[in-house]
Amino acid sequence: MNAGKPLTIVSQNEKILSLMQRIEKIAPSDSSVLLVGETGVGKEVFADYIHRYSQRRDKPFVKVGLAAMPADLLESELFGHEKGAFTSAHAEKKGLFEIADGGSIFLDDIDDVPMPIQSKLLRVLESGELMRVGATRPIRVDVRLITASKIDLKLLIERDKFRSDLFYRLNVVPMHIPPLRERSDDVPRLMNYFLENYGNGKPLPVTPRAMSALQRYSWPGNVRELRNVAQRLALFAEKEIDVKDLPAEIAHSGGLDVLLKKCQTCFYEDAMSFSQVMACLEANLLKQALAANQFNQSQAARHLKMSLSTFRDKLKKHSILLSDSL
Amino acid sequence: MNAGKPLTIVSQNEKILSLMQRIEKIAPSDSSVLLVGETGVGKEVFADYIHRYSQRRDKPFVKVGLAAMPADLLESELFGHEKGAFTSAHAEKKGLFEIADGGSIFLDDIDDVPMPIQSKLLRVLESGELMRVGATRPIRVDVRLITASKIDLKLLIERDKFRSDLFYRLNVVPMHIPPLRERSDDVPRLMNYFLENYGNGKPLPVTPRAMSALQRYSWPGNVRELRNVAQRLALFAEKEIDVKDLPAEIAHSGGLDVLLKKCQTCFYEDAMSFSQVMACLEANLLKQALAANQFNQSQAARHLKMSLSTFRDKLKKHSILLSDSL
DNA sequence: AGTTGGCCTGCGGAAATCCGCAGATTACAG
DNA sequence: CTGTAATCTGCGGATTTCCGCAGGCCAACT
Repeated sequence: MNAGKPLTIVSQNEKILSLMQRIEKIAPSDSSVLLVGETGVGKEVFADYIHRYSQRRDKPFVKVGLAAMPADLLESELFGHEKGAFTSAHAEKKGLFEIADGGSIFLDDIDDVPMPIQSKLLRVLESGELMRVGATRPIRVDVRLITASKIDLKLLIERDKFRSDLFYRLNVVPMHIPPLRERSDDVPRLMNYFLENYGNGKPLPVTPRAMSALQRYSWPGNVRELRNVAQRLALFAEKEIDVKDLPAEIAHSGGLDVLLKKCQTCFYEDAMSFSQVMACLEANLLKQALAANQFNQSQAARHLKMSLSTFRDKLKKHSILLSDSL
Repeated sequence: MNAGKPLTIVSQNEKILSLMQRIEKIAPSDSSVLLVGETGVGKEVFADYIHRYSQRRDKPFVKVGLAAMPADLLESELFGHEKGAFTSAHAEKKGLFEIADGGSIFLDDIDDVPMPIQSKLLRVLESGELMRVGATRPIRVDVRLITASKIDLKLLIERDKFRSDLFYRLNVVPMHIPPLRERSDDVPRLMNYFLENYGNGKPLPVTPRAMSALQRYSWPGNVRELRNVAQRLALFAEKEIDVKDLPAEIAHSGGLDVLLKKCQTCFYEDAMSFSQVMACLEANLLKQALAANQFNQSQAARHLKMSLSTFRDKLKKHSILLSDSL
């Protein structure tokens, strides 16, 4: 974290650091940027970062989520309309492109844009001008375009759902933001950062066991989910955060959840029998107990509340070798 | 769905229909609205709906996500700044409140707003004017405020993290948007709607089994997650959508996942032994097999690939009664 | 060097599990 | 109503599972 620079991207992951260096290099250039990454990875945060480092930092930065909007509403929203252009157009309206004139515009979920809107976006990019709905004269706009997609747009192009010519103009600078599970090394520092943030500057310590569970979790909701968890922890946790304070799906991320996912293949995909599934579950439970107890069979058996003899009989039954190179 | 009205809220759930009726009633009133609901329920879509039904529909509707922004950046973003107000303020800048003048502004994640920003927001609401950073004269603004929170702000007030006076001004019209899992009856129509949307108007049929799995799933990411799933299905599915086309966590939502969740309580929270956990898993598997086979023991045993005798022995072992009123 | 505690190993007996079988019952088609 | 097929039921034998026990090994302590 650089002193004096307002920075919301907390990371020491080399993929992210490399992204940030690239951003600092291209931000002043005014090139269109396409950010690709899963929901919750922080595409908007990266867009902010780009805008901050651009020459347009003192101009408007308008953000639009494109999903869930019908084409006609979206058109009006982005490009504005003239009075009387349609029944409910009681007055002329500036679109967000006009509002952003001189600055930047961030279009989230570009993969969700209907074809007619794609055409108009292309025109803006090619000619630097737009037509309001119902207008006869174009309006010039000077806007830097930053877009975001949660999937690879090439998939849509292949299926004729996205214009390749528009794609090439958007994709001048492509940037892939990795999901949080691919940079779990950042989980501890992100969690500590948000906890301090929500704790009014007072850091709230996390036990090593809790931090391990947080790091093991797959974070399907990415950084947004982590931030939400941090917010709740900062509200409800007392002196420090232990495993018992974590949401169930995270606290158990090292437990039967993992176990079950291992056995789903058994039961559904491989159409195994009841006894095979139970055997699979059992074998995995035994292995986990061993690993968790440094391969001390006596401790592992006590952990599972069974006798050492039973434990050993089961290891033999499942041909489980005594090694930490399983 | 009303013909002729642009409507993005697809639902026949009575909670949602009642919300929509309430919105249509209060939208013209210019009152501040506070939307509360989990991430992904579509708070922004409801905000759009409110703006559409207001007298300000032809004025700007600016949306801001407040999370993940440091206070000083956010302040500048919302309220603008004067040239020289700070080192990197090379020119004067209009804030988003000014840009939205005459229209509406939507502030998402209001629960994430730092105290200093809360103070300035309160002033805007109380006096109808704001001070740019570094300014000596206030600027009048006429903006309708719609805010969104993913948690109950009263929790923050209790912990002195949110100003109660600001809350009362924001919460003029409170609206709770239920999570998708509380209106699973909408899942089929939402899925069909999005599939048609992404399928260029061509509806893609979903088998009853697949639709059951979709309806059983808990949708932690709410409508956003459902839409993302629909988008992928529309891209990759062939003639119709069956269970095998669904993501693993949805396809299996009726299987071992549920089973495991039942047993998590056993192993972790109740500190049960290995044999107790296995017994718990076993009992639940047997019950599920019975229920899935209309309480026909022979079929259930074949389903589990075990002999009828074994099956019956196990039912006895676990004291499982033969009834569909379990 | 001797003692103590914990772990590992193999073994045997009691209990539990698995499943085939025969007869009774039920549901369905003609 | 009859015949057939499927299901249900109780039982007993073979197999598997559970676990206590005794002896050996190892590390730590006195």
